[in-house]
Amino acid sequence: MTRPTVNDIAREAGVSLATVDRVLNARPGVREKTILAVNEAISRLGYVRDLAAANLARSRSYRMVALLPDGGGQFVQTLADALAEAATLAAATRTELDLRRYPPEDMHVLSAVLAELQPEEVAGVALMAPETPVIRDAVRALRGRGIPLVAIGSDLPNTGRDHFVGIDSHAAGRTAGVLMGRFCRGLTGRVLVIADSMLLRDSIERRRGFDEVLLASFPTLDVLPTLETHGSADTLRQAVGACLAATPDVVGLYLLGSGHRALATLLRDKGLTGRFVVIGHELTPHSRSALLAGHLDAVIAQNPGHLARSALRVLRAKADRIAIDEGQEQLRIEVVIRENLPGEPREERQSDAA
Amino acid sequence: MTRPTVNDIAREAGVSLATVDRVLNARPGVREKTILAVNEAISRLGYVRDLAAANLARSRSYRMVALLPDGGGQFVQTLADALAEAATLAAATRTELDLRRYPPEDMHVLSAVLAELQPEEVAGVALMAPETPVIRDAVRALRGRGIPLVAIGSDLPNTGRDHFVGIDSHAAGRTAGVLMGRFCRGLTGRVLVIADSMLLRDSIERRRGFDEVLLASFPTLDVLPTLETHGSADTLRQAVGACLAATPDVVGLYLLGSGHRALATLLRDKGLTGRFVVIGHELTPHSRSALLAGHLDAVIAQNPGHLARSALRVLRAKADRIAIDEGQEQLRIEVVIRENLPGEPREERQSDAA
DNA sequence: AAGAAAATGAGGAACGTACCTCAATTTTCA
DNA sequence: TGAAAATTGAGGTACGTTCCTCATTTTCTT
Repeated sequence: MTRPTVNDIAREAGVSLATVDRVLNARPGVREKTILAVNEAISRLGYVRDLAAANLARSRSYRMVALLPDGGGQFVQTLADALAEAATLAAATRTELDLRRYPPEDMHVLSAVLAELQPEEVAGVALMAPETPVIRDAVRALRGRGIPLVAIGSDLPNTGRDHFVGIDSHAAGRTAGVLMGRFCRGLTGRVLVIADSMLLRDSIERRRGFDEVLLASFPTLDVLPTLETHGSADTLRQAVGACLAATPDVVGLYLLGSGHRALATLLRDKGLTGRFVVIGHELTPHSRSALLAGHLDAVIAQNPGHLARSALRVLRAKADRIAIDEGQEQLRIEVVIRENLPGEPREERQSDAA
Repeated sequence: MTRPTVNDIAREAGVSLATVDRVLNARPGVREKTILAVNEAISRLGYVRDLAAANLARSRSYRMVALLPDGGGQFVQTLADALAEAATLAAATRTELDLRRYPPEDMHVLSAVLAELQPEEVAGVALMAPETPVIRDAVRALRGRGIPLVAIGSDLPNTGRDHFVGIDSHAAGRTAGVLMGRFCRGLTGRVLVIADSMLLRDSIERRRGFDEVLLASFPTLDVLPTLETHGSADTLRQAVGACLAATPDVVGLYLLGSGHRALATLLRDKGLTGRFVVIGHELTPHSRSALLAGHLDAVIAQNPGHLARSALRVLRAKADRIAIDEGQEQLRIEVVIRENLPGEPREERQSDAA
């Protein structure tokens, strides 16, 4: 009737508790034959290890470290908030998160931070960083010391990171491309692409996906070279203003990175709202209000809450050397327009139980 | 250094462990003053109750019941699968799920099932059902007995259900409307709407949202009366075929409910693929392949995996009389096109730890 | 067949919390 | 002031696991 325990397995398999434990925890000193017998008993009884009890007994606590760039646009801040919130919840399962920021201008600082982390103190690391050689080496060294690392938001494919939590930038760019193409149905003209910097791998991949789709499926649209803003609102205003003045047949704007607020202001001030199809990335307070105000038609986004929770879950699983639930960790490329904009969480009566 | 425990609270507050326990679990027989002292110690130490240990000690197990209609299209099946999978994972936290189907033609059967559930045996119920008077009464009675109930997929707003896990159908319909309108940019013509039955509240609300948007923002599009298929592929073929023959200027098709496979077949057989903008609801194997084959342009969906996990989490929280994490339980209205179609979960090396 | 090596059993302590009983202390109030 | 009532303390057992140690049994080697 009740759930089977390790003792039930022992009885069912005709072995002692100690042996069951050895099998369950892959400890050495058990014959192949006995392992088989125990595993059979396990599946016969439908035993599922009680993780709560297991973790309690291990009295493990998991100290995770998250490293995000300082500054770096509103999305990073949103993600930091999401991580902090996820950490609050994770506290109930003895997982704590040390959320740190690093100066984005000097990767050696980050590298030094990574080099200091020791496996006795840190159970896992979530890292959002560009893949430079310095970082690549630091990550490899970290993993060499046995500390699991997940890349978050932006992948680090050539570092042997244990997992990537985030969406495929190339597919995200393709999605943006299709929406741009379809929203511009029947139009002929140019599409202006605005990026922070084309040195970031995400920007490059998004742009590549976007171009692919427009080239293949929407021949009446012509994509202009990327305008780089380097994160400056002024640069964006000037460059985009100049480009629009010089190019009369612009029909669409594609914002690869941050700059939603600056672009929205520009459009509003020049009375251009609704004149172009505007598509951007990531849902932040700025892009949200741009959507609501009609300065922006669609946003391709990933859910920061999912990102944060997934990162923590994966790190725990890696620390426990447990398989992860692929389905649950698969992040979706979200398409957000004004109509399906997620609201602020609804209010709900709270129980006052402790 | 390490996490504070109940013993630390006792020491810090200068009381015994028993008293701390009484306060923590709201047991009677403690003076107001003492309660205050203990709570102060708790916040001073930043104590967080170890839920794992707590549940272990309580040796509570949660038996949840999920009730879905039998038959009822591919989405219901997908949801059932997702629930079963979520249940497997939830087993690790002593939550088991009894997944049942009921005959959709007679609500009295479902009502009788609900009437039999006793609070000693069932910790919570997840229900997907239309809101008929019979069901309304049964749900009220169930909650009267103290069993939490969440509506899943389709809301039961007038029953006092504890929570609704799913998306807002009206907003989903609006989203479909905007996509239809924008994908048909520059076109003038009619939009054909196909539903299983207009008696279901979801269909009604989707249709209402869809109409609202087209009427307000896309005046060149004209929405035709709903064709009802009653779940039959043949009816769909005939009715849609007839309507297309009789109406030359159809530019869009909107599939409110199930029938993706039948519609895709029809379009393929008649060589009409790509001729209309086609928008539907819910991501199932059929709608997925229709998207891939180009018979379908976009799907408005909710993630069945999230739905299932959220339902189980909320039920557990309700059973524990714990507040739920609104952010995490907020389901998104997803827009799926071919470009952002989630892949089958990637393969990943699995650890062989049990 | 003897000795070495490997496998298994028996038992116990611990993890942090819940929940119980009974005794000791403090407070209340007639 | 004294008895009753309320509050608090002390200590134990339990939950299902992990991870020890040490003794015993089985299997392998030569």
